[in-house]
Amino acid sequence: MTTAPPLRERKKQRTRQALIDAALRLFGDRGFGGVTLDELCEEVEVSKRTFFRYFEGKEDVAMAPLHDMWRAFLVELETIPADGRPLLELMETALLTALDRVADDAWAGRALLSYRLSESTSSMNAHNLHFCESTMCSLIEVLHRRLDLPDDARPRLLGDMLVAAWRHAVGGWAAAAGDRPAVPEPAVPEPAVPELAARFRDTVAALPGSLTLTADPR
Amino acid sequence: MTTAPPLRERKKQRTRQALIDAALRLFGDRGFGGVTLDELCEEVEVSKRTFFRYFEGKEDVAMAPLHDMWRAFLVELETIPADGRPLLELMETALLTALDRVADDAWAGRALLSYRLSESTSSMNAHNLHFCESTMCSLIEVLHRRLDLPDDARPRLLGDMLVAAWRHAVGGWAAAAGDRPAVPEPAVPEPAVPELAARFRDTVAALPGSLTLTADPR
DNA sequence: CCATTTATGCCACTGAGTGGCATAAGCGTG
DNA sequence: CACGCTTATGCCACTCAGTGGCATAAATGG
Repeated sequence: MTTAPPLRERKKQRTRQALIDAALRLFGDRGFGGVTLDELCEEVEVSKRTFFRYFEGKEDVAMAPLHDMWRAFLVELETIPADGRPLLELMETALLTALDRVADDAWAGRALLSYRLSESTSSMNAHNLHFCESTMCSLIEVLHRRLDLPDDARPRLLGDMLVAAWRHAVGGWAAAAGDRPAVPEPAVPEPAVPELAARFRDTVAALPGSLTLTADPR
Repeated sequence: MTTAPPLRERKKQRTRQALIDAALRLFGDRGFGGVTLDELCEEVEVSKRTFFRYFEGKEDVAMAPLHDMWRAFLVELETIPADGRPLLELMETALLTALDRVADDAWAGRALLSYRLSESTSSMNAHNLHFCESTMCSLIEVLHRRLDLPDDARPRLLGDMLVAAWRHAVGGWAAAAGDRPAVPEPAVPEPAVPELAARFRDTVAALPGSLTLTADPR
């Protein structure tokens, strides 16, 4: 057990989290464009100026769950044992570990809301993609620092594939979660994290097959 | 030879192109954030209201060259012969053909400026990625219409790989073009389109190898 | 030449995002 | 506990992207 963090720090994290929760709730109810920052700040009783000290823009606040996951992924990458096994497997493991660390039930709910918003709001989707790419750059940097990588396009392409697989997995996961309200059991209200992990694993496994895919005309 | 398009249509295309050229020039000189829309519109002698009838936002106007290329790609996809050859090869060919159709020397210059801007301006990069993704959705739609595709993740993943390869090729092309000013010959002022095509071909060829990539610790 | 359609201009407005500066809330010291 | 010191916050005014409404001008078709 670590010693309690400074009082001030806790307050910061509390307002930060309050802003995230309020944003996901309000955006979910009235849509991203249907809520002004002034309203959001009013809700949390914080000035707009303060909002921008916590987040870079209106989009950022609603993407926090995904951001946290990727941040954990980069941390994981620093310490994961890097013997000579395939890079794809290495990255896959790191992401699954990060997911396991950061994702509890509350996270799953937030992540679902976040993804839904990024689907329905093009500016959020754009920011989301941009964030994935910048994370990917950090990923390449970490790999180059820890490993003896070839200096060509392949590591970067591999990173793009990982992101593609992740995004596709989240998409399928969120879509499946949407078909839930018909289920009578109240015990399974939200999609579980393991389900997302399984989807991601499957999607990564499908990567090689997609390269050689053929199809006949109708 | 097609009959001359209506007079009015020509005027529209002229103002549109004028806006694009002025935007690339001004943004290139003073940076994306250093130019207001009012200034840009003043330059072309057009009202801001009119600007927004041609483009969806400030970012759009500077991404026109890349947009044109992808639009041509989608057109090409509709008519390209689709026998049972690998989808990746199909898409690669369609993109190379589209590039060949749309890209002359003037295009190369504009595309270079456009890419530089998207590198230095995060909001442009975000919009660029978003546009690539939405193009990808259209791509999948076209393929499903013309071909008997499996209904799983693979076509989509393949599309993401194509985009990744394209983006990486453009990045390398633009970087190589930046190292030109030292060359004495004035006959090669701008990077040629064939060079970009070759880079794209190479990057696509590197896709399978990236999946099986391994690396040892330093 | 006239009527219809379509592009443009003008004006006022909302809302995101920023800079500057004053104030208050933690925090370490005596 | 009282004192400065640091750091977070609030408030205000401002710029600029983007939108809606309505009047005007220009092309088109007869």
